[in-house]
Amino acid sequence: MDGLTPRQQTVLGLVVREYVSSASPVSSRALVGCYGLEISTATVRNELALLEELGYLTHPHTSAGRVPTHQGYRYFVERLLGEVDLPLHERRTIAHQFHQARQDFEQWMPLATSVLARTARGAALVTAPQAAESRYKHLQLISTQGRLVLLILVLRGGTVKQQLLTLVEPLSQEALNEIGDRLNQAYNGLAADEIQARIDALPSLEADVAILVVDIMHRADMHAADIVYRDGLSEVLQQPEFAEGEKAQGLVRVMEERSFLGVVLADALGPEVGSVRVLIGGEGRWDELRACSLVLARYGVTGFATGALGVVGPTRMLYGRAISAVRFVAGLLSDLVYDMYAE
Amino acid sequence: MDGLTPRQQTVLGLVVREYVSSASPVSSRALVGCYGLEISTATVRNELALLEELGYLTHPHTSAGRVPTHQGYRYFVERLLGEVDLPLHERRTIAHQFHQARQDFEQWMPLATSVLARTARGAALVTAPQAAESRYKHLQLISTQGRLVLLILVLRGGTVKQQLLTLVEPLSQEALNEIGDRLNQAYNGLAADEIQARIDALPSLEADVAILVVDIMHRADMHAADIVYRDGLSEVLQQPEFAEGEKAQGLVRVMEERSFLGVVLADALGPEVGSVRVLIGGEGRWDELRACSLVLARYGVTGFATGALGVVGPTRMLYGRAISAVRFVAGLLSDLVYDMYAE
DNA sequence: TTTAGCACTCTATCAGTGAGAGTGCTAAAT
DNA sequence: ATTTAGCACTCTCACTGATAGAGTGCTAAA
Repeated sequence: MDGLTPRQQTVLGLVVREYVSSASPVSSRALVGCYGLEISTATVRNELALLEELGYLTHPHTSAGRVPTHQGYRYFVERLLGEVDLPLHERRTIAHQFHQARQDFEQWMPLATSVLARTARGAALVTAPQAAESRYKHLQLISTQGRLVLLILVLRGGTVKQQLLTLVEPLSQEALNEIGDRLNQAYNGLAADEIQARIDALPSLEADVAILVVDIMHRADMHAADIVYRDGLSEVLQQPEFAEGEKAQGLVRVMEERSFLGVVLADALGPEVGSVRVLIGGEGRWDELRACSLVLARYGVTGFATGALGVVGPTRMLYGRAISAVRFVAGLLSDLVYDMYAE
Repeated sequence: MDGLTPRQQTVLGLVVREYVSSASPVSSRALVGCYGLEISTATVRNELALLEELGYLTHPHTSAGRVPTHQGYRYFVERLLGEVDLPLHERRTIAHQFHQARQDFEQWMPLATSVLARTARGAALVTAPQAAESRYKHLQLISTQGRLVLLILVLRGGTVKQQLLTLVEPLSQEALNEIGDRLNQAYNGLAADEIQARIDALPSLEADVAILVVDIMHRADMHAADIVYRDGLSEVLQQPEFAEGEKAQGLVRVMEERSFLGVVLADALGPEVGSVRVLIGGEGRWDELRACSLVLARYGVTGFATGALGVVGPTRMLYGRAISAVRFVAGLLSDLVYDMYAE
């Protein structure tokens, strides 16, 4: 027993479903009429009043229907939704799209974001996978002009970093290749700190490059989560709760501000790949998100590389779809990351 | 003589400036009161009526002040604005930020976008520089696990493309290096078509890789402009013209939709790096942009690599700031591109 | 050509009203 | 003890005048 009778659960569930689909407060009549309940409107009203007293519903005003509270949504998500999944044909379509893009590395994130947005019918956010700890894989120095050199650093897991480098004096491409080869042999598979510890043993030019490499790797460890892919914002703004410019603006600001997203993702998700988390109305911690819900998950392989992804929508969102879409896409991305890291 | 007396020009200029800053229709009194004109409101009214007849101003309704028409803005931008430039201290600050990020290749675009948005007080769009024709610079094959290989292709100008590749049978990293070296020697500096023409001479494995390389280069030529950096959308949505959700949504959709932006940029700018273009109210061609103006420029080095950048705002935007900001940032980016391509 | 003065028009705002929706309560029915 | 019918009550929403204010356009004088 969890405090609600089965009938109360039914009623609460119906209120949530109806409100999600209609976007306007639901009356006792609407519940009985549309869902074929075997009880009268008066009985429903009694239940509604009780659910309101328990904090699951509210009243915009006396003569309006009921609207779920955050607590109501939470109960719905945790106890009434059950295990949901996308219909098979949608899963097939999505899996097919991912399969097609399998080789095309650079398409993964945009694809995942766009698929997530369209499937969950919300604004999608996806961060690039970030290695728990960057490990050196390959370095290439490419002479461009004069003393300017393009440094390409490949990290384990396929992350590629580019940086410009100005030499004290010009070097031939062959000389650059030799430096690259030497560093590649010495550093393959090492972490930034391990490289740092071995810099002393090198001649000065190599050491300069190595210092830069360490620097890049540190930066990669710090800032990978800053790259956030977004899509589907305009769809969410169509929802009536964002009809006023003010509300819309809040949402756009949240979606635009990198730092904020980073904080929320880190805070809500923790470092492990795990199940889907649902944040309703900012959970009291993020005021900017009071009108929004987030469905988040971490994908990847714990301990190797992970990223976060999620869907943003109004609190009145299709939780079932969003949760199953997030879970499904997270699974697909995890597979891709697994392929890249398993070695 | 261009049809307007000096006084009419003054009045039109003041109406535009006042409307841009106040966002509400400008009355004859406001003009005389705030700008110390030496003429009476009645005279101003006569001039306003005339300007309206000529199509530079409109009336929302009888008892409202004047609002510039698209034609009015255009006249303002082309004949009244004169040569504008950012104040020295702002130019210094921006140049400094770019100088700091000089080495950090990956920061260029985000930095340019953010600077542009903040300086021009609008939503900024920047596309990555795209080479007129991709030229092969360096290939690296990196073994990840089993038959899976990460192919890293560096093009002239510093563009890096990644792709996964599944071999028929596993190969050692040394074998992969050899393939890479051979292709690097054979193809350095060639364009996709030239590589295509030389594939026959290769053993099958190399040929497979080369085919993939050609494919990637073709894709790079086609789709580089798809990558659009955005920033500052939320600032624009604060403007009163986007207070209604409907209008805001239109703008967001325009900003989100890649294809649309590509079309507008290509259509409005053409392929050469040149001066700043101002599109007012969609110029009749793009209905979605009726309430917006764009200030656009192409940056880079014509014939080698160019990209586009621009500012989106309401028609009632700070044209002076936007134009000078776009010009200045375009110049800085052009310098960076020049450094990368001069060889 | 410019200006003062005034009538005129249109909007934005406010209070008031009536219809409609939906509840909450009470008393009867099950 | 629970459910239900009936009804009074409350609140919103949409509509209606009415009014004040802003700003113009016109006319006639400077």
